[in-house]
Amino acid sequence: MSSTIRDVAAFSGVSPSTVSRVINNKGVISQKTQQKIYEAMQKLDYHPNSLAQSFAKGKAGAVLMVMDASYTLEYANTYFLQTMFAMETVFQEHGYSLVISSSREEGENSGILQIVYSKRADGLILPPATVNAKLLDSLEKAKIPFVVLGQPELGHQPYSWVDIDNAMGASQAVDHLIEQGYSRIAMVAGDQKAVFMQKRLAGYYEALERHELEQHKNFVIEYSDDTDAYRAEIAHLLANKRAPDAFICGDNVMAFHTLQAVKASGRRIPQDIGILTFDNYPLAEYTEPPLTAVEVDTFLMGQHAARILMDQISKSGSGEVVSLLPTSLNVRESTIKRG
Amino acid sequence: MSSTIRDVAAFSGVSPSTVSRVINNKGVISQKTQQKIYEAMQKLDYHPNSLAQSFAKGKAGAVLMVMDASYTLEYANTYFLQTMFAMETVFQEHGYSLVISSSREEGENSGILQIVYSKRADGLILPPATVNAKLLDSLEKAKIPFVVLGQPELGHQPYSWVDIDNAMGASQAVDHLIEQGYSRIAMVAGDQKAVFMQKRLAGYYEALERHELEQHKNFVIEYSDDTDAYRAEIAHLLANKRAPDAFICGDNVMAFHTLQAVKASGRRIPQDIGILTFDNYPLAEYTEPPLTAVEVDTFLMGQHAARILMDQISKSGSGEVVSLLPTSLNVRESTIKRG
DNA sequence: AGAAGTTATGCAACCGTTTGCATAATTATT
DNA sequence: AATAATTATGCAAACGGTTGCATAACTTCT
Repeated sequence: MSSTIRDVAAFSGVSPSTVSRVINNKGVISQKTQQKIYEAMQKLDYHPNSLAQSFAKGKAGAVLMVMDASYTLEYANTYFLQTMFAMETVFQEHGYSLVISSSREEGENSGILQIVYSKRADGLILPPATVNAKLLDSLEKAKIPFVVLGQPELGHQPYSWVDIDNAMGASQAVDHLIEQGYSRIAMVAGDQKAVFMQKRLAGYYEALERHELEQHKNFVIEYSDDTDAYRAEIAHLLANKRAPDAFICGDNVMAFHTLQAVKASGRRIPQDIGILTFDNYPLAEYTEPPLTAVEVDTFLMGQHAARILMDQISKSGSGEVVSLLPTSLNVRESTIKRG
Repeated sequence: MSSTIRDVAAFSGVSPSTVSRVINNKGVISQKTQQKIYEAMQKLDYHPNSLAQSFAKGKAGAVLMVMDASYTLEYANTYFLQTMFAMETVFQEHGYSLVISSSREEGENSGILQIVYSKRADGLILPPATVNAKLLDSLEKAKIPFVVLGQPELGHQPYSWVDIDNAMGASQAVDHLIEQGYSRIAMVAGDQKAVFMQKRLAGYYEALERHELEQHKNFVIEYSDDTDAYRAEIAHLLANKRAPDAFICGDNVMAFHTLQAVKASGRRIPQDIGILTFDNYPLAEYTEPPLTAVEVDTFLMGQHAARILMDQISKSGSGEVVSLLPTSLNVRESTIKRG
């Protein structure tokens, strides 16, 4: 068996409490005793049993991160993994470990609740999709702090969340396109049920206004999964005499298909048409030409969320913190009209 | 405070031990008592404190999965995340939770050892890069079972590992190309320091022999990160009168650049030249034309590894299990020479 | 009805740490 | 040198379960 705190105590001729205090840096212990105890720990190859510590302290020493399997396992996961990595780094610095669980059953967060009830986590990182009244209620009762990774719907109950500033991203995108000399900017908007897509569109509108550009209603394009139909739509739009000369696309896949459609119609990118995408997965870098992208700093996002959570755990509670992180533009060939 | 096992015992008029036995399905308990106890648990909203359980049983109830940050955070991570998801599913079924830690410091696995020593995990899932003599030694002493995700070097100490059968993948690839009418098959081999790359090359050779095709030494191409140099090399190769008519590429990035190089040289894909890649990240699907790919069933891999580990944990020890999982071919446009 | 066998429950020690309170040891004060 | 103030340590009871062993409560059998 491995040695316990009592073994160390006996070996160094002190009481277990003293050893405990040394381990936890609590109270005042004389230099001599400390010395003795450290030596004993060395000799006996002692390592605190973290399970026992957690149990005694009533703190799990762990944070649960929930992954929304249906969403996260899509190709979009570069995002999740980097965020996770960033969070793990922060947690580790604070002595917490990171537990992963995936929410499978739609709406029913039984797995999460199980962990909350059984006190296996001191805090939670949640994807927006898992948040519902029942869960919020349980968390409230159990006094478990949590941070949501992604901007929630308007009018949600108050809680902490972190997201990138999608509106700012779109705004930056428009600025850049205009600076490059594009002036008839269209937006492939994606599913407007998702908050982040709404924000992207809103940022686009805001920027147009700021630049005093007219808003053509047919410049906001609804993406369709039916590739052929979508290509036809773009072709039709481009045939128009007042066609757009740039597209901001809501995500990489849309951008890819838009790119194909534009090329198919015979226009050159970036000379005739500029294309710019949100999200910066490898896909964006490897198209022809490579796509300019509104970049999401997933590392920063994870770090931020983790820090907020650590804060709430240590201060046990505290108010709701909301963070919109800045985006940046990764400029590539697809929008370089002028040098 | 939440209720404890003693509260439930008092409420239902039995002893804590009986309640415990009901919770754990241990021993024989009369229908009546069971009934009473279940009701009491309901009424008191009792949930076992999993920390206390773990502590009392001396079992963490958790598995640690280590992510090799330097490697995993590359674009290659679709792999990691799906594997992780698959494993989490298995662990959850067995009542274990999944803890993630990333190995940062090269060679020094202090984080892992910390968790092992402090008894926070009953088993480990490790990337090959973290495995070294010191770690093996510690795990041996602590009697912690582990499974390595990826084939180790030849002559490694015996332990359990899981990987896909990379040689088989290459073999399938050659078969497919030949079936499609390609006959001068080249291989872009990638860094031969990695075992999986060695295997891919070995499978290629094996298949050539099986088909009694000649092995041209200049058909095995060393990939270079210098894009321009690489394109020139491919162009030069293709200019040769005895040029290859198909390329099997060791990974998606190599495949992408090979594709570009071939196109730049004026050859049509798949009519003139076939291109096939290992690994099936989104990148492979979105090239022009889409790439045929040797697919890695990451879900199966995770599931498999997790099951092996669960097995070793429950049987506490057992021998080394080695698994080579079958690959499959995802046929796309880039190799469809005949209908 | 009493013995023997079976089934169901309780007792109490234990898992390894932490921590409030009491007290011993040391140092400062006069 | 005695007393007060301060600093360093020990005691013992938690924390919430689990489990080997003993025993009580039923059944079954003769």
